[in-house]
Amino acid sequence: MDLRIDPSNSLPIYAQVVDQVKALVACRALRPGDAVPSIRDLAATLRINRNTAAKAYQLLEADGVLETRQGQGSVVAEGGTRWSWEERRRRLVVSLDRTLVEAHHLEIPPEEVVRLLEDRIRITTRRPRAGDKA
Amino acid sequence: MDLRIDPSNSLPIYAQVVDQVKALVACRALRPGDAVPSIRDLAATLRINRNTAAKAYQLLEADGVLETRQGQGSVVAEGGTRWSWEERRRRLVVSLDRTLVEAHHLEIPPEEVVRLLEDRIRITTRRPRAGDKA
Amino acid sequence: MDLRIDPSNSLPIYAQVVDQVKALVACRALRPGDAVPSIRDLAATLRINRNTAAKAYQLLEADGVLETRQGQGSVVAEGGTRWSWEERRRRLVVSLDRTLVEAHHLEIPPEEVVRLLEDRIRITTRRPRAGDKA
Amino acid sequence: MDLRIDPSNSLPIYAQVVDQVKALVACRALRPGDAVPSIRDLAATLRINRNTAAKAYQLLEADGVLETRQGQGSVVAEGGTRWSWEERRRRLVVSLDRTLVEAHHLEIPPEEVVRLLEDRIRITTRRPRAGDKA
DNA sequence: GTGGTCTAGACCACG
DNA sequence: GTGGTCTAGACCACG
Repeated sequence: MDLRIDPSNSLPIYAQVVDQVKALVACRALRPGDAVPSIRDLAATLRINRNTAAKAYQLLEADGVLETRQGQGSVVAEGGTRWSWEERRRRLVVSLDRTLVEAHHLEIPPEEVVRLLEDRIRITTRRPRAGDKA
Repeated sequence: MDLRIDPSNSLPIYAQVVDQVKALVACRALRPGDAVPSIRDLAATLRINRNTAAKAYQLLEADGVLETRQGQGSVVAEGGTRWSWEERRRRLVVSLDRTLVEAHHLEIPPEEVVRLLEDRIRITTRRPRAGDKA
Repeated sequence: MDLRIDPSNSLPIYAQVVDQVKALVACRALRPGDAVPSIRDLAATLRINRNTAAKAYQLLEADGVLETRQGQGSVVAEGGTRWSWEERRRRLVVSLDRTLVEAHHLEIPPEEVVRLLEDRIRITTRRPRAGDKA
Repeated sequence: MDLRIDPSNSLPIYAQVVDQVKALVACRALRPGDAVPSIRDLAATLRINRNTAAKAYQLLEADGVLETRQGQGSVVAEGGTRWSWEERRRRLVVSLDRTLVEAHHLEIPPEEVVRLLEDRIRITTRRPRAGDKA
């Protein structure tokens, strides 16, 4: 699992880990059932404190992204969101609105935002091949 | 300028001000050249610390959203983004990718994300009419 | 806020705090909007580490029981659960089944469990009086 | 004896075994005098560590659920709780109160809790018939 | 080996 | 003043 901590990033270290793991899961570089490094290994690799690594994993578990098994490390969880459809929609709309505000300040017109979104979908959800799990 | 501070929001107050001013500019409730309240007035209206209001304005200026003319208060800056098209595109893609990662974890399929984005564009870019509150 | 840590309890300290605060909210000894002690105060009073107290408050916030405001301590949150009705029902059934298993081992018949439950409801949801918020 | 270990459950394996055996006894799928597998067999079947299985049986014995006769394996103990009525009532009330606290936070009203409890009693105390799997 | 808890103590952001 | 982050390091539970 290839993570990079940027100490100049104002985002806390544990949040950088959380975001990057979520991104790896979202782009299917990590799939349900895949093992992730132990907290100790991750901490050593990233040269961060064990507690910081543990906090990231705990948040990922609370978010349903990882599952931790009895002294056997963590794996990527199966899906199955715990939120109502309304709640999920509400959360995504917050994210979309934030993006639209940014687009306006970047002077990128709405149609172009839609076009770029479709681009990114095409790029990030790349074709599963034979043998890949859907 | 109608801003609302949510004390239970984990986002710092100054950042809430920044985001909301940007949103008002983005939805054209505030337009280039429009005056915004003085730091002192804003602090009094929102009942926040004057330093907090000052920090927000300072960030908005750094972002090119406001312009402060010595002793004459601040106004919404003319557009004229300072970044290249490539840089602007790059920044929006970061935001879109973040949204797509979230959509994946919320188990909202890409087509639905596009549909919701188009919804939000329709809703948020509706031209404010005379009498509308900012 | 009167909490008691039992060092001989196998439940971690932070979880004892969480449970007791939840109980105080459930029996309306703490109501939405009420302030709770600062993390530093709580830690000093209970003679536990600040980090341990912070962890308890963070979990309570994640659970929607507390809201933390900008450097101004925490207050009891307004209601508004974030889970679907199915999820909420599922969680309560887990708790009820656990109770029924325990009742069986205590050789307390089901009808008596229902009777005791009704007793506890009567005792713990004591009459709101005029002026009390519903 | 049909037990299922869920490795993603945060409850330790030995506790899962304890809870499930208690549940089987509670729903009368296991009755006083019934033999349970040896520690060695249980460990092999569930593919868990032999020490883990031993710890579960030891706790079940301490709780008066199993009885081990030297060299003859373990059987489900006769009822005959060792506690006074007051003590047994006190323990169940702890469990009921915990459930009521949870119901409050799930915003499930007390009457609904009673209704759900009655449902669960109806469902869980249905007498197992010949041919039913334990 | 694995993760979880707790402490002591530093330092920072916010207001 | 408030809470949040991070480290170093100890000790424990689980298997």
